[in-house]
Amino acid sequence: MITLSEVAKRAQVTAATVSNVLRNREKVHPETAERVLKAIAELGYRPNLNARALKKGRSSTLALMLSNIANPFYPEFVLAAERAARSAGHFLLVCNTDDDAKVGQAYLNQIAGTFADGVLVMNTDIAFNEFCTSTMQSVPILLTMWERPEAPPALPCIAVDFARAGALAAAHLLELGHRDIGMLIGDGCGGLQNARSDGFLAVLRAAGIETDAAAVLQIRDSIDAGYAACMQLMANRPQLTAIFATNDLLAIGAAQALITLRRTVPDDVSVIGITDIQLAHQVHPALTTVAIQTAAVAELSVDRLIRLIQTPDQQPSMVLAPPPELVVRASTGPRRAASS
Amino acid sequence: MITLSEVAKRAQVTAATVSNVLRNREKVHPETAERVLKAIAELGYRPNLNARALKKGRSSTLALMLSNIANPFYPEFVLAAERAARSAGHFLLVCNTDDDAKVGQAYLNQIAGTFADGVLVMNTDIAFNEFCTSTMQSVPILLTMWERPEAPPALPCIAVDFARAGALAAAHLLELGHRDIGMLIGDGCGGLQNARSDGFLAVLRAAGIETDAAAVLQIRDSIDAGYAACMQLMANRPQLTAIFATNDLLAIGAAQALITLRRTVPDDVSVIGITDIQLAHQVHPALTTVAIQTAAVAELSVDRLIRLIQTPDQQPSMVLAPPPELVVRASTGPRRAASS
DNA sequence: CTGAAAGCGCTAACAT
DNA sequence: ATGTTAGCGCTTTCAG
Repeated sequence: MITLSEVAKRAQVTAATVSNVLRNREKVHPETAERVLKAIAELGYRPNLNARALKKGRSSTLALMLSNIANPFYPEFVLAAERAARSAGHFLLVCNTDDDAKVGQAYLNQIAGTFADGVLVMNTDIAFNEFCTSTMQSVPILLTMWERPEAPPALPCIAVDFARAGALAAAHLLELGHRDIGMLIGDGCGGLQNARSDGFLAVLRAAGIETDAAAVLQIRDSIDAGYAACMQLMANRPQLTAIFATNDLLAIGAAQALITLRRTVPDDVSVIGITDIQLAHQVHPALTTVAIQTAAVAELSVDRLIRLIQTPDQQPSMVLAPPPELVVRASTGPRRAASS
Repeated sequence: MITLSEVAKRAQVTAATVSNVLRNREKVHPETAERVLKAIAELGYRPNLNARALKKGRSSTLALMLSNIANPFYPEFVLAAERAARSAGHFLLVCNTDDDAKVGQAYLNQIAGTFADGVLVMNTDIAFNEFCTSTMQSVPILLTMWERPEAPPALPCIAVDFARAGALAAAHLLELGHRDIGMLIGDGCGGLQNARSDGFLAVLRAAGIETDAAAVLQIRDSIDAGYAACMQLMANRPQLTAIFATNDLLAIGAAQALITLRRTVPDDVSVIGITDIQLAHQVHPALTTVAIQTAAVAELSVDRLIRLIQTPDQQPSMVLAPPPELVVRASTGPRRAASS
């Protein structure tokens, strides 16, 4: 490994001067700088980031903790977060907790304050949140994708108004004339996605529609689960003309179940989800959904975390992400007079 | 931040002893050790990994460079790689190059040898490979998912026999009686997926079947592109009874196009892909595909990279991953006598 | 404008 | 069994 002082020797200066050249051309004589640059190039020198991090007390690395990157939602977030981090001069360390709070704690213990200058935590359960709170003193932690803006956590966070997302979905279905609506509730990654379903149900109730328990299923977060649950729903309640799912994976599974059942989407049954993952528009029929603008949330989160690193220790404050927006595609349509 | 010497002071020993306690209980008196452990707990001490890395010259971090994590194939690889790395005591730094060799080079320049002890590189183009070769001297680099076992690169690599995967797909379709077969070739991430298509075509040719150019489309890697291309294919050649795609994303898009065209899969047209991404079995009809055993390849890659770090500088050697395997699901079936 | 020197927190000889 | 010492490669005053 080539070190600073080897470069210095070759350029006939000291390490300090080389270090200066590396990020402060002001104080160095152009001619000297050129000599140094030449030596750097010739030797193929690359700074040792560990030494730099040790000296400066900052590593220019952000950590992102998520439960399972195999869920298609996360890669989209990661992509955007990584771009944002990179363009701000930071690396992004992706930490999979495998849905295991123990793994999450171990990660946090190891990286917090040394490998990572700050940590972004998504979708955790409460036990883990408490743990975060205790380690927050040594390193900034930002919760992101917080689903309950009305109940801010004890940490800084970026909240998304998922209740509103549910409400938008409900309004859309109501407007299309649907009244018999089935509901699929996913299990997020630390509790059911109840903010979404509550928002949805509130609108229905305001319109005088009661949804009985038989039309509601709580399931794991996956296309498979959505498929199976939709099968069950349609068996229980063949008269349903629409299905609302708390996320797109479930909705996609539901749509496929309907196709298997020879029910046309959306002519026989409409389907709507939440999130707007990439798959949503790639599937046929393309999924109507409520977009929560993942990339924007990711960027906001990274920005805010970096700011937290620079000026830490304020009150735990919550920032609301841009509001969810309805994206109408091909999976929803008007209720037909006589269905199936 | 709590340091070793603060712990030492509280436990009335020196930093060296604390350091010993931290990973070598042999040499230290149990009573002392207990005192140290107590101090560590009370102070909430956590070792500074940068200091450790600087001292030891190793950071216990692996980097994984990939083109775009939004492609569903990558998260599955990442998940497995991260688990393997973690269980071997390493972190995994995921680096998105955004399909841009420049970004890849910048990453490599920064992290190689300091933040990462070794680098896993997937699916790169040749220009980047050359760059890797030059930086390989300072840090072990392992190419993974190499598609051409018959042409080993100048770096250590894990190769997957994709030609064989194509051949298996061809054999399967032939066995089902298909002769009019369309082909969708994706663009990997640095060149077309030709190993796959070559393996496929070789088997067809050996069976006396010529595939003419009109039945072959070269496209970008996505469900959308597969959908559009399949539409075009069926317009050109309505008599096709099967479609082979060089990856599952394309195949899934193709299947959806067929459904849109009111062609039943697999009764009218069979569809087969390569890879066996999670989506393949979640989609309906479930996709027949040739599994390349992503998780196994990821684990193998991590193992081999770690070994390379421990004993570097051998000849660039190639390791062949476990062979691809046909996974028959619902999207392929026998050719019907009279098709559409 | 450049050099000398100290030290970030940790580890690993080598002493005791 | 524990302490002493000397850096790892870099940044950063402070002198010159």
